Amino acid sequence: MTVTPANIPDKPALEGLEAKWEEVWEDRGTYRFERDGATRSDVYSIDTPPPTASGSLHIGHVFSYTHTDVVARYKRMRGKRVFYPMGWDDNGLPTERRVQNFYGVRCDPSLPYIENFEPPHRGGDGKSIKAADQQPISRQNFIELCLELTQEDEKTFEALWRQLGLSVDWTQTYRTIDDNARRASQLGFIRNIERGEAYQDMAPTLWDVTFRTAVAQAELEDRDQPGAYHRLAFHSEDGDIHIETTRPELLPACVALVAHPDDERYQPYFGKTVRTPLFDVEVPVLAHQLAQPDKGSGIAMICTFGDVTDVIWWRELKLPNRSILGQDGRIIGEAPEAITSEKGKAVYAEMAGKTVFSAKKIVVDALTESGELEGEIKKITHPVKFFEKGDKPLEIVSTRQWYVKNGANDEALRARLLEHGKNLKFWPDFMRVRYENWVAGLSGDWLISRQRFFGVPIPVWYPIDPEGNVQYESPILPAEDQLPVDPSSDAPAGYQESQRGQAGGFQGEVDVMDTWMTSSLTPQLVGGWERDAELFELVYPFDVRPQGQDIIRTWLFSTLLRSELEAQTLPWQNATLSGFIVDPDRKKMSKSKGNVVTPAGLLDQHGSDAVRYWAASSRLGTDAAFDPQRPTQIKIGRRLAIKVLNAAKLVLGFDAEGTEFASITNPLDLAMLAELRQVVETATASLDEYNHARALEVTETFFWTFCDDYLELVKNRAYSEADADGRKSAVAAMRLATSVLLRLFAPVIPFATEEVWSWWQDGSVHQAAWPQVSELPESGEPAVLALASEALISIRGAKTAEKVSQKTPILNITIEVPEAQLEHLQAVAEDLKQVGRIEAMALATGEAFAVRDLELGEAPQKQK
RNA sequence: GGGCCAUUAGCGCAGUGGUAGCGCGCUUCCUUCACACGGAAGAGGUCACUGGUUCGAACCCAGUAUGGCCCA
Repeated sequence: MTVTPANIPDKPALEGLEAKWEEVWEDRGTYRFERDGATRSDVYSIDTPPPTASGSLHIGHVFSYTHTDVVARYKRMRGKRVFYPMGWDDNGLPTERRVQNFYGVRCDPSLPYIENFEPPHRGGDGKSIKAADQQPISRQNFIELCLELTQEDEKTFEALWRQLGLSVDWTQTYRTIDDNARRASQLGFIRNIERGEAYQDMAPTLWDVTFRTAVAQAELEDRDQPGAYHRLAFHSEDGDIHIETTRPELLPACVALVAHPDDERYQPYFGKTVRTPLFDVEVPVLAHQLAQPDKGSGIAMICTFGDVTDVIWWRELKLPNRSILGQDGRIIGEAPEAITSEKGKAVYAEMAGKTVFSAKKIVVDALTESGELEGEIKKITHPVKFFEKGDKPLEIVSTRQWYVKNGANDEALRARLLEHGKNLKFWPDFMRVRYENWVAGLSGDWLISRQRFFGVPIPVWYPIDPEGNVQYESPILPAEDQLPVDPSSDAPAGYQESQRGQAGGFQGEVDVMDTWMTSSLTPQLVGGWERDAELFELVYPFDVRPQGQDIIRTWLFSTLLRSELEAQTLPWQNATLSGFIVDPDRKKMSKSKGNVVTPAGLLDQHGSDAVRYWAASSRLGTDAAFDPQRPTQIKIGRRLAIKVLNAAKLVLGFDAEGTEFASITNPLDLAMLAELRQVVETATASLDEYNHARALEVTETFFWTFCDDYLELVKNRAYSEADADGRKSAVAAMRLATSVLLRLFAPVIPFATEEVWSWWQDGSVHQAAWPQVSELPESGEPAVLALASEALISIRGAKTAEKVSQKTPILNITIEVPEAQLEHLQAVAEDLKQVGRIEAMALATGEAFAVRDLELGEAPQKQK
């Protein structure tokens, strides 16, 4: 054992430890992934969730990332080479907005790429720049600006993670919009097409008829518009049903009537059919929760498509598509096949080619004439969806979209996905049900087209035939070595850019992919799939995927799907699900509720170890209540970290000269270490089951007894000059226990443990071996420590009951124990006498533990 | 409406068949040479409810209630 170290501070403190050790770890490469000479079994690989770059981190991130870091640190100490990268999700609308305002630009995918582009602003004043004043630029230029801007955010994030003490290998970072990510996403997608897993289909999309563009949900805004209810008569054998609609012109696109399932007025009609006025088409009467009994007559017509609710009904009730609106906002020439009556065809022929406004007038006139328009037309004002930059109401038209198969329409695939779900270890296990429910309930393939500008471009072009028709059914795919491409500014092989949009030329796909098409590839992305085969072999399938329980159906599922499609394997062996943070009213923390707590201040105020302790004391899958006004658990963590410093200072302050493992002979010392064996065993087993909270709890409980009872009991012996063997035994035992305890605590409070480790050991505690029971003597009898604690507590209690100082001497005392424990009591008698300042102590046997004949001496003089 | 989780001391939580536990807070006391960012002692609970299984239930089963999350 090493001798007494000289570099222990007089007053150990937590302040400054984060900055000090983060720098040392970085310099020494403590958490670097060493791949040279590694085999798969040496490696523990973590598929980290990439936080959104332009968002802000909140306390929930700290919570779940700490859980993962505890695992990483544990596995590292178990001798694994931990592959622990960090990514940034810089895809998405928040980034898009910030880039627009920061640089004064907007993305227009129809524009060509400009080399060395210089944006009109850089920095700006942070205020919104009007759309009209923004310079339109190509998507590739836009992406480059995004990469530039998000770099700053990512530095802030990284600094926070470093302060928190995440043992990430910072040489392994990735960004979901960089070349590598776009290449992997596009490559994966091309392989999906080639294997028939990705396909195109027509589907309803929100559409701005002025700009002739699909509009994403994020770009919508509601505006109050004048409208009018028209009361129309649908015909059935049992009489007419009246509906009220603001869109009578969509009557030829009507596919059903719908009412609320609880609405007694219409229950008799459910399952029956009625005939539409004017067009005489037979449509079913259906029930659905979204029908509003108090709106109009309580029953509505479903048209393809009048609004987003129509789309939901159409999809869920599996109705036919009878769209009549073209992308130019006019009624298409061909009537739906369902319209067969002469009169219906005639009315439709009149509407064909007209605008929505004109078509409405034609239908209303015809209905008035036929008597199927009842009563007065009631003028109303109602909210209508607009494109935020548009000036005409959005229509919903059927457009061509890309889909990826997900098992919804492929039972074999669904079965394989369910099988994977059984083989994946979920921690906690009950989370598996969420996955299974989701897969079992899939009703449609994955729509991956997004009519946004900023994202990974869908990497296809379409040939244009000599007549000028776009040949969507035979897309041109890029060669794999061309990737990443942007079809809106790159020409496909064999074509010139000048042929873009020309007959005999090509048209580039302008849509981008759903961000999950990139996020679902994080194992491939960080693992070096199709980029670094050696690395991929070492880390894939990953050991663990940590994530939130709320995104099992999105992130976990889509990642699992992509791995199944690409490699027919699970992407990881374990999925650890952290709970989320709830406020004191048990409401989930979220931006919209305004109850989000940001972590930077907490880390500064309480210290990273304290915050980590709070996180680590919650089990996986369990929500944690957090009250920023009363951060109780954080304060306890802080207390623990300080206690570790101070206890170690005491232990290391004793002269260890000449002590060794064999010096430990005292029964109390052996008992303490025997107890510690149990702790090591339980903590190790718990961490192997991803139960960091249990490991921490058992370690912490031991540690407090170690400090409050054991150290107090042996302190005097450790100072003793008379009892050399006893002194050596105590010092050696204390040091051994301290070494083990530091290592047990290291994953949770990495800063305080590293600080103490540095006082007397070489290297980093975080690269030290996880403690094993074989390090500790096995001959001890734990009951000795328990009995000593009980006696000590009684002695203290007696003094407290008399309201005197613990320094007060005891002149006489008799301690009674059952016969079997007498030997144990004799073994600790001298330590008890010392700590209790007992002058005369008698030991006796009795039925149970008892203290009697206690006689207190004179309390010492109070000092001023 | 469906699924899942939770309900144990004022608060936050542990405890998966054998005498109800921990921490905070609270009360009282102690400035002891590791620690006042400390220490000691103490009070405090029909384990949500109703049935059932069992020699025995906080724990297993059925149902109810309340809260939360996800999905519809």
